Amino acid sequence: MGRGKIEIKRIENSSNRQVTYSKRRNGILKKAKEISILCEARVSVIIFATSGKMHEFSSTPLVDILDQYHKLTGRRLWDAKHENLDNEINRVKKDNDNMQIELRHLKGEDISSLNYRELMLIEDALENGLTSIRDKQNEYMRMMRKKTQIMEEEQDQLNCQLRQLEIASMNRNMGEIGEVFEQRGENHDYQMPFAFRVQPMQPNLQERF
Amino acid sequence: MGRGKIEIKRIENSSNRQVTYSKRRNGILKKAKEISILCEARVSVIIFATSGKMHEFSSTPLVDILDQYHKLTGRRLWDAKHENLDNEINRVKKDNDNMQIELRHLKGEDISSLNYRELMLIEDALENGLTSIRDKQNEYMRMMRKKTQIMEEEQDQLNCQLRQLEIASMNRNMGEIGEVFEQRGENHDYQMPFAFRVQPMQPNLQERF
DNA sequence: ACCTATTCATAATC
DNA sequence: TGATTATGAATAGGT
Repeated sequence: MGRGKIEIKRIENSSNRQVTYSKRRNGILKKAKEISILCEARVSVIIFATSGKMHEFSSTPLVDILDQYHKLTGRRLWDAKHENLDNEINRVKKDNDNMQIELRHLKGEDISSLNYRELMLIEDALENGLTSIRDKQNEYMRMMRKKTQIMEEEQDQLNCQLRQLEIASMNRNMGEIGEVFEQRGENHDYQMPFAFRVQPMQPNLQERF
Repeated sequence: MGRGKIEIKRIENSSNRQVTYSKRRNGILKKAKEISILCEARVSVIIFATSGKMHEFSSTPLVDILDQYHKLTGRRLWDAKHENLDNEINRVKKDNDNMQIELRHLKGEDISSLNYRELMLIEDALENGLTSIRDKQNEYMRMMRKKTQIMEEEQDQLNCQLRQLEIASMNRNMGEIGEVFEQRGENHDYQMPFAFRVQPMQPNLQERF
């Protein structure tokens, strides 16, 4: 039905295929709806395009239809699925057990039954692990030290700037007040009695690791 | 399509309804098959007549289509058992992942993202493990030493017995042959030229560990 | 998305 | 049921 007859085989032209799909899909869904109304049939249609997009029509909830399907066919739709899942669970659980054992061994638990050779393998693994971990820790420490060093330098600089500001401000105040206070020559290192000093909060931070 | 247009509503005449049902049902199944071939769609059609008789078409096994349906919609069509299995598998897989991560960490892998505190915890675990393992190894060594010691003592004893047997046998032979060989007093430590001596196969076994 | 020539599905009838 | 056929529906190809 159309401008020409077509053979029922995969439509090679992708865009034609797409158009035909959408038209025929609507046709089927419409007819499914119609038969369910005209004849009081329970119908379920599920269509997936190759793209993965889905369209469906269900005259009654799909679950009910599948229920009826079960009762009628006796075919256990899920049995195969269940078996697969069971197998997977067993496989994963086995993995789990093995890993658990390995973990316990690495933690020094349940090792009574091990022979000497096995103990040595575990010892090697632990030593390797320790080496890696300590390498990483050392790396951290180096980073920390560098960081604190930079911070200290920055603080020193800030201290220095602050002191200069204090002095400048003091000079200005003295100028305003006149000669109440005697200006002490060119000594800019003069310490204000109430000056705030920026100090590292944790001067020995790098020592704490 | 037909000798006259019909309204889409329940067909009251039961036999008409039955006929229409059968015709349209075939039509739908045919079209479902066609679209699945023409457009590579995955289609499932399930139809129940009011009588309870079922007809279906599935381009691929129904279970697969329902599986896809489940994945896409998240709506559950599964029975309780299936859901339990799904849950269990997820749970077990999660366990698996966690253990895998822990194992990797203990082996010093994938530790770049860890902070210092986490590294320390792992280090502690490794050290504890090593302690346990080495305790066990020491225990083994003690056992080994004790064992070899006992074996040595037994071998000494055997050696001693064997030697006595040799001498006894020699005395007997001499007795038979007459006085060909002069008996050397009471010297039981006399060494037979061809006497077999039992010796530990690995005299220094305890040193090899 | 719309149009239309053509094929197809099917309602009515036997 | 099954076959026939007039008719409406669906749709292939084109725009």
